[in-house]
Amino acid sequence: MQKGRPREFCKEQVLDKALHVFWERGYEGTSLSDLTEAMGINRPSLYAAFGNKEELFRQALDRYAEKGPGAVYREALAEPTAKAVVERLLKSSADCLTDPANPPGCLAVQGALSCGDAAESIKQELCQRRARVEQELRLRFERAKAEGDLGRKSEPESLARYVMTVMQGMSVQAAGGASRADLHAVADMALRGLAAAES
Amino acid sequence: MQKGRPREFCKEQVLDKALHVFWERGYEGTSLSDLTEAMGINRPSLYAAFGNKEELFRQALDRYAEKGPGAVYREALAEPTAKAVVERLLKSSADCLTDPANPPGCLAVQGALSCGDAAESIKQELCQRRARVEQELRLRFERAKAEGDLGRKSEPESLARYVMTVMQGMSVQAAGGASRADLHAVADMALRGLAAAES
DNA sequence: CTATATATGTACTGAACGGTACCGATATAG
DNA sequence: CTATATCGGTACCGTTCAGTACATATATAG
Repeated sequence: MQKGRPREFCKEQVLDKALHVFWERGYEGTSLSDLTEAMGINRPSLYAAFGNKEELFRQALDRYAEKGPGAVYREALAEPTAKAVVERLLKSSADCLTDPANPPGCLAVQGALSCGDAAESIKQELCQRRARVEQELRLRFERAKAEGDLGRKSEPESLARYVMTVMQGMSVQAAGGASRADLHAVADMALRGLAAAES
Repeated sequence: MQKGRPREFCKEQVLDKALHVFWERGYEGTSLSDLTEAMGINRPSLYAAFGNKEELFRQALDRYAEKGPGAVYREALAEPTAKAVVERLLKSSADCLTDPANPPGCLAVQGALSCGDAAESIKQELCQRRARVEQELRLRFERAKAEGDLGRKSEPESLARYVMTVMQGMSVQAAGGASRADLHAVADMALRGLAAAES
């Protein structure tokens, strides 16, 4: 057992609260007072448990990527065909981005799309995460091409970038108030276009 | 002639400087010190000429919409066919969003995608502007449908939302460092999909 | 000229920011 | 029990924020 006085809150639980605030207001738009209020702990406890605002954001982002929408995206990549991957990806995105339990949109997009100097490294981190997802998608399409699942003329890199672009656009739409049905219509249209272009 | 001491700077010129800063750092990420430094004027001059930070942003946004990328978008709407409109829109977006003379991305997207309470009304304003553009695009497609330029089964509303989604996604891509060629590839893929789905 | 009106520059305001020193409380280790 | 280590709460730190008071400078109106 650990020495000292035990912590009186559940770290994961308050981290989820912090995630929710960052998701809603972005990194710069979130103040420490917003965080402590939502998390139900006071400032020194936050610093003791999570380091500082930036480290807290990174931990919230990790949680977002592991337990949140990131998990859904990993499931999509496991679909057996490229077409199924894209369909699952776009459909799940439409659901995720408009899940009433969460703020609308995607943390990796709206967490710090543009910002002042203080948040620059957070912005970079989010860019890298988005780029990593795009690359994993590209690798998945390259595999599909090698397996004959995608045509010989297909371009995995462009395809991955295109799908990411649609998803990121959907995230902006969601942040702007688009409904779940709206986003599903967008996903359907993108899928129809891809299917038609492929044939 | 006007009484009093004349202003020593060109209002439009320093407004362009402010626009550039807001474009790069977003509304919340931009401080008054950033603004005065870039504009080359001091604080009271800024307040005398533009009101306050929020009004300055709105004036910069108006300028963005009139003289900047907004003008390009209006030209696109004037193309004779729906297909030409979309093509021009996506191609111009690819160019605009990566114009080396400007910060990458779109002010209406990254100006305040998510934010704290203080910037809430700015966020709303940007949402409305994006929605207005989408509606104008929808109206253009409805006209095209009425003219027989678009098929009877086409859905102007979904089409407009889809094109906006791709453009907004391209804006996120640009903010993340995508090159002009990258975005043109995205535009081409979207156009191919639309053409194929239409036929 | 004087009177008036507007612009500029310095230096400031109160509030909010992120972050911390410090002390009392509460656990384990021996 | 005492010693030690961590937690929680108050009250604070220096800095930066958006916004402004005020004195000075420079124009026009008469």
